[in-house]
Amino acid sequence: MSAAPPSAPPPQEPVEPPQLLQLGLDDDEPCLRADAARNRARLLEAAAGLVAARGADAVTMEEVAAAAGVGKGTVFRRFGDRTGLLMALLDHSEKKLQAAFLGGPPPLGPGAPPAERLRAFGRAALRRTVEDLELQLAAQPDPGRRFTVPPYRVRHHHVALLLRQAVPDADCDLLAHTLLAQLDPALVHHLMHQCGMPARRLEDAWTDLVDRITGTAA
Amino acid sequence: MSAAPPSAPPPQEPVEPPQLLQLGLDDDEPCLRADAARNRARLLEAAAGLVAARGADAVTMEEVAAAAGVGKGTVFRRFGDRTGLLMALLDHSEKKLQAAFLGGPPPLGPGAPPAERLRAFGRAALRRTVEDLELQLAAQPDPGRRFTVPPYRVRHHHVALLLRQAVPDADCDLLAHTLLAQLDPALVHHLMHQCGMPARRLEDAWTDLVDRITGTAA
DNA sequence: TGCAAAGCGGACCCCGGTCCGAATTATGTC
DNA sequence: GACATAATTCGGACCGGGGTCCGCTTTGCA
Repeated sequence: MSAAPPSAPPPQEPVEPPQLLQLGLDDDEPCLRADAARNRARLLEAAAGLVAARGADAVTMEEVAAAAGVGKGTVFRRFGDRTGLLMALLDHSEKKLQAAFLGGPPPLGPGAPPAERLRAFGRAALRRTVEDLELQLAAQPDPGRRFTVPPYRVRHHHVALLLRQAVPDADCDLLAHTLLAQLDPALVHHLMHQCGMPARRLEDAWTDLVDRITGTAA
Repeated sequence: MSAAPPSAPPPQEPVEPPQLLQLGLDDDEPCLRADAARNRARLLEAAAGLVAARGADAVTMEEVAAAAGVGKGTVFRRFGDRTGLLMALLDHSEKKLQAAFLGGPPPLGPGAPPAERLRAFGRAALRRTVEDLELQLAAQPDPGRRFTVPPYRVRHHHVALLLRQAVPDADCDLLAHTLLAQLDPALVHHLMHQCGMPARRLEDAWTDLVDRITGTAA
C-alpha cells in the first residue's frame, strides 16, 4: 500500500524505538546524535509546558516546534506524528506503572493470587488515568491503531496472563480486551465528566467485573 | 469558547435531527426545503458510490460534493462533519437493527428472557458490524464523542435495561459499556483483520461473557 | 408578486504531515 | 590532532484536506 519506491532502501522511520515489551526499563533512546538528543529534550519540555498551560488540544505542532526553537520537520521525524509526541509525554508515568505491575511488590506485582492482582491493576491504572485525563484523551491514536500501540499491548499481555491463571477455561485474550475497555480514557472521561460519576464508582465497578469474570463470588 | 457573538440569535446547527432515541422509526428528515432534500439525497448517493468504489477513507469531502454537483459548504451544513456524513450512510441498517431488538420477534425482541435477548443482541450487532466494517471504522467519531452519539446511546440504553432485569444487584450502566466494548468496530477490526480471528470466535466470546456476567453458568 | 427565511457555494483559513537541499555530526585516515 | 567523507539531522517551504464564512440565490408563504 504505502510501500517504498522500487529498489530504494527505505531510509525512513527512526521515530521512536519501538520499545517492544520492555521488561528491562532503562532510561530512553539507545543511541542518538548529540544534537538530536538535545532537541528531543527541548521538544518534550516545550510540549509539556504548552500542554500544561493551555490544554493538550489547544496546542499546535508548529507552536511546540517554535517554543523548542527547532523546525517543524524535526518534531515529526522524532515523534512520528502528533499522537507520538503526546504519548512520549505520558511515557514516563506509564513506564512507572508497568514497572509496578511487572516487578513491583504485591498485590500489584508478582506474589499475590491472580484475581487480586487484577483488582489491584485496575485500581492503579484507573488512578493513573484520572491523573491526567485530558492528555491521555488527546494522545489517543486513531481507531485503527488503538490496540497496536505498545502501552496497550503491554497491558493486554499482562491482563491476559493473569486471566489465564484465574480462569483457564475461557477466551482470555478476548476477555482481556473487555476488561481493558473499562479503563479506556475516553470512557473514563465520559463517565466522570459527562455523567458525573465519582472515581470511586469506577473502581468498584472494576472490582465487581473482575469478580464476575473470575467467578470470585462476592 | 466558540460561542455566538453577543445578542445574535445563533442561527446555526441544523445539521441532522438529533434523532433522539427514536422509538417510532419513521423515514427521515422532518421538514426540509425541496432543494435541500434533493441535495441531501444526491449527496448520500454520491457518497455511497464513492465509498463503495474506493474505500471510505480514500474519499474526500470535496469529491463527494463535486460528485453530487453541490458546493462543499452544503455537505457540511447538512451533515455537520465527515463523521456525520459517514454515519448517515450507516443510518438505514442501524435503524433496522434497532427496530429488530426494540420491537421485533424474540429472541432479539421482547418476549424472551433477558439473558437470551442479550446473547441474540450481540450476535446480531456483531454480524451487522462485520458486514461493512471499513465504513463503520471510518465513521467512528473522535474519542470524546464515542459515547454520546445517538446509535451508541440507543444500544447502551437497551443493554443496560436488559442487564437490570438479569442482574438487578449490579452497576448495570457500567456493565453495559463493558459489554458494548466487545462490539466496538475498532476492536472487531483489530481482532479479525490483524489477529486473524474468525467471526465465530467473537460470537462465542460474547455469549461466554454474557453468561459470566449474568451468572448464567454454563 | 413581494418579502423574509432558508439554503447555497466556493474562497478562505488552519493545521497535520511530507520533502529535499543545506548544515551538522560522527568516523576513519594520515 | 587535523582533515576528508559519509551518514544523520535540520528546517521551512509546500501540500492536501477538513471545516468556516458570508454575499448571493432559491424557496415558501401571504
